[in-house]
Amino acid sequence: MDFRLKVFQTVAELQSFTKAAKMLSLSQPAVSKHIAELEKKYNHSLFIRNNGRVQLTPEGNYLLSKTKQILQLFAETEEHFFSNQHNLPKEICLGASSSIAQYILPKSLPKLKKLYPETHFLLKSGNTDEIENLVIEQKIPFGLIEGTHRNPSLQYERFLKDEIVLVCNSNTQTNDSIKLKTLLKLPLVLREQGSGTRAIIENHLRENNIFLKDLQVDAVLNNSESIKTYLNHSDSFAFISIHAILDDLKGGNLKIVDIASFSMERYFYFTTLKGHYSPNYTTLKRFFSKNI
Amino acid sequence: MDFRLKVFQTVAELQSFTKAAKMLSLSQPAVSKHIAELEKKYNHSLFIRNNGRVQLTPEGNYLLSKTKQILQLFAETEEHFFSNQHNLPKEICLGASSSIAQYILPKSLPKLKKLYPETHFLLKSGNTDEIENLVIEQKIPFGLIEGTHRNPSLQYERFLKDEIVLVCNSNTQTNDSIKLKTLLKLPLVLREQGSGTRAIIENHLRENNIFLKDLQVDAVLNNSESIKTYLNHSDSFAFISIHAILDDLKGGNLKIVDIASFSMERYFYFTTLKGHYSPNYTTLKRFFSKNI
DNA sequence: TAAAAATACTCCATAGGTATTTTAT
DNA sequence: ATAAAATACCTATGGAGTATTTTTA
Repeated sequence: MDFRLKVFQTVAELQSFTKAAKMLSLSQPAVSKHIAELEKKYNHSLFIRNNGRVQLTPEGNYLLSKTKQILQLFAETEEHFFSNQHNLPKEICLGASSSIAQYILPKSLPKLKKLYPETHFLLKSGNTDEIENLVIEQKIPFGLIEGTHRNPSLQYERFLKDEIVLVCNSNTQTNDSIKLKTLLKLPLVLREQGSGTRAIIENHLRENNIFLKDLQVDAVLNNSESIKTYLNHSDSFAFISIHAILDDLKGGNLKIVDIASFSMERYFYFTTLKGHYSPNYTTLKRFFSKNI
Repeated sequence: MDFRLKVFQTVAELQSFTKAAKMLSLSQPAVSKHIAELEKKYNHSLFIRNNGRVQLTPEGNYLLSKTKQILQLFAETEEHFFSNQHNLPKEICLGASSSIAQYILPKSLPKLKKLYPETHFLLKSGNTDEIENLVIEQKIPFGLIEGTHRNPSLQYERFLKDEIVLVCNSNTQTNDSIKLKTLLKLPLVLREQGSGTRAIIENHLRENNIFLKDLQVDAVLNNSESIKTYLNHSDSFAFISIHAILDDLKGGNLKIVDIASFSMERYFYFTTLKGHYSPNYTTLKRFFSKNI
């Protein structure tokens, strides 16, 4: 039941059964069934499924609020049993690449601080390369990065699935779904070179014989927040992590534009020096795996 | 998961796997497995199982507090979806036999009032016979009674399992488990004639060729609270609903004395006039089935 | 030695999968 | 026409049972 609610929450946030399925590493029918079971159990429709997007009904909204409270209690419970409460040092330095530092960590850091009130958390952010270097230089005990296994002196462990989606502001004139070739004609905003997000985009496009130099790049900005602001004031498009725009989807500022037969999935990883498994690492890895 | 927590809560309250199994209409191994799964999941012992009783560990206590919060949220959610919020009249008169009126209803009436703030709830209590008569005379829409199907003009529906147990104050000198014959030598306190509880006791003892007139009856009191008070100030014993002593078990005032090869189970019932299924009845029946 | 809890097994419901159809844009 | 959601159907795990053993008072 708690997992079923997790599925429900994910669908509600992503406004899509398929995206939720990917995020949770389930099949789409499995997600459909979870929602159907909830609707049967509570005898109410939770989503309206007609206008292209999947949207919460008022009853769905009510269930979402309860769901958040329930899952919060489950998370606290888990945390209680697995945290040794006192085994974190006075100061812990967390390193995270920029998307994670901006959109993933801020949501769970308050919980972490509540659990370890004695510990001071210092958050360093940078692009993936920079964070990996800090780990190698042992400036930070581990890093949270996007992108994938590249450095032979580091080990990597998945902790969260992500998807890079094409977005624009919700007033921008466009089809809900476009062909990949259409991309060449759209005004785009990109992240700077060295960014993990940019690398993923570059790779996926190259596999489809599209190269960054062929795109109409209006601007290159070095963080997602800048990109979002830019989008809100222009008719440009941008590739951006779905985690970065969850709130904007709900708020209705931005919208996702699907691209036919094209999707860019990736994982976020923990990375440490090879063979380094400190208790702090284990504790924090478990915390972040459960509380995001 | 929610049901597993329900099982855990029941075991914690009854301090017994076997009693919890009976209460939940499960087998004892099923209960064992639920607890074992929780202990595995959270990687801590939840109960100490050596001193005759089953007692919560500190970790178990923590889980119990979280469990109560979680189950409360689930109950609220259920209630939201099934109550039509406005379909109860200004005033509803509830009739319940005394054990139920004293120990079961007070725990959930506040919730009920919160859900239907516009409705005034009037609680009438009496012994089972009196409540049944009120239903027949249509003074109350339905009754909550102990005992079982007797009146041909009424229909009955189970809503809660109960067990009558032998108790004494925790300082009284006695074995944790006695033989049925020993009962004849113990000083006892009984409920008055006409009480549902007394009838059940009489029946079960008769099946074992023991009759009330053979017992050493110190006193006859007309409600459970009086009996508990009496027990606290004497070395007498009494048969009493397990629901009536949950708090005293936790508080350590009273203790249960098992009787070898002897147990008295019963159900609490909703009763209405035959064929009477009003929406109010349905709403309240569902509420009480879920919120106790 | 007896009752409670744990263990060993069997069975079935349900959560999960893949393949396919339906629906909606 | 295409992608998302629903449906159909199959499989496997886990929750429930009964029978039995182990433990402990």
